[in-house]
Amino acid sequence: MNAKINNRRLSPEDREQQILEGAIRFFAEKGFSGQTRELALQLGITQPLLYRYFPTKRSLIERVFEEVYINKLDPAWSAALTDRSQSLHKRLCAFYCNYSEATYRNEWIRIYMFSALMEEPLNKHYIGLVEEQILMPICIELRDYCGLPTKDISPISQVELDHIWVMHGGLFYHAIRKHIYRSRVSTNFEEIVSRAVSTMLEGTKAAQL
Amino acid sequence: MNAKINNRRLSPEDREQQILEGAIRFFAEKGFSGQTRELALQLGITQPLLYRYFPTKRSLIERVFEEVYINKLDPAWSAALTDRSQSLHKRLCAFYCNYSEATYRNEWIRIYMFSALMEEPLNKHYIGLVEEQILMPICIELRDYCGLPTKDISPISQVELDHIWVMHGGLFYHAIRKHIYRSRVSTNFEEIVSRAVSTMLEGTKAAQL
DNA sequence: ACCTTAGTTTATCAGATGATAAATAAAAAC
DNA sequence: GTTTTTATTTATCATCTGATAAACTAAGGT
Repeated sequence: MNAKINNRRLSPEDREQQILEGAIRFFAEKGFSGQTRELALQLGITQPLLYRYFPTKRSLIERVFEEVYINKLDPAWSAALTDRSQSLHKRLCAFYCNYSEATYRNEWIRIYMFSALMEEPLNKHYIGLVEEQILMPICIELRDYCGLPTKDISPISQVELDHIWVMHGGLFYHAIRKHIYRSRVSTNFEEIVSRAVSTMLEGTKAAQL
Repeated sequence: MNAKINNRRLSPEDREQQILEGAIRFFAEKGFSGQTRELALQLGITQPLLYRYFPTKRSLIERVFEEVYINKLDPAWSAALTDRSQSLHKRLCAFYCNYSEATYRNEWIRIYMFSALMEEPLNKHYIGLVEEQILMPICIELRDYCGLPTKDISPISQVELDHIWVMHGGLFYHAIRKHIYRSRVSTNFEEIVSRAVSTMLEGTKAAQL
């Protein structure tokens, strides 16, 4: 990216990109009821120029969703979750460090929550992916870790899934506290992850769940 | 409450209460950018009538905050948390069942999240109460449970607090999934609480955190 | 240098939205 | 039964807001 873009008369590609990036920042802060005039002001352009690049406000919002959500779940991470040559603790820590770096970001978290409150279908779709590609694999590995029967013997139950959701949600909630509540939180997220993973693994085994 | 209120010409007290309750339902659903005309329509009254009872939209929103937030943390619950005549597991389960019944409700959760995204000061205040009246006591009890030094010897650290935040947030996240994401979740929340508490207690002890 | 192209701005519209004032009508007071 | 009071509605305002059209201007081609 250019350090200082001359904001006057950009190429269509650059302008569109600039608007999109500005819109992500803007809507993450104000929510999607934020006004196009204020967005334009923040971008240093006039409001009608937005409409040369995006036919409606809604279409801009949908590009924001695309930009923010697309390709945030790397299939390699789920693959690594099931690689039993590594300890499960190590795999889970590595996963949550990667995952959090991609998604526990100010703009991602806030836009995610705004869109969920608006009942954007995107949210349900994303939750489906998380359960399928992350939580289910973890449940299966946890069964193995605790010496419990495989999913072929008895399928993963809703309660097992929700049990893992507590850890997953607890870590996600750290990002909510940071970026939505804007609370002071531990800067050392890796330590929080390591503790949460250890606790979940040892606790689940010890409590014989 | 009357089962079916005659909506025509109510006493000022009844009308104000009706508007307030309707506003809670309405803003919980649409967020605070929801429009007064739509609220009035939903209440079966005309929009200017709102302004007889609340001078501005903002003042109505502030009444909604009051109504939703006030007196939701019963001091008796925190007191019960430190009653060592009961097992810590039992105390925590009892606490989270009480707490969730008061706060993990559709309107509470959604208004809470909308207000947090708007950076209402209320949110920061509430988080302070939670840390002080709920999480700190739990940290202290957990130290005792794990045979670790009391807070007089070494004060509760941010990492310890964040460790408990993972469980607390994980349970709260269950309500987010239910009321904000509107996902299908376990109906038996008590079981989820019991598992989360057991896992946290046994895991923290076993992992020697 | 001139002309053409196209990125940007100025001016403006139509409908939405918070809020107010006057008119109406139901209940209370007498 | 008439008058007074007041809860409610109708009508309306000013501003905001998404969107459009025309004017302007910087850059590239000739």
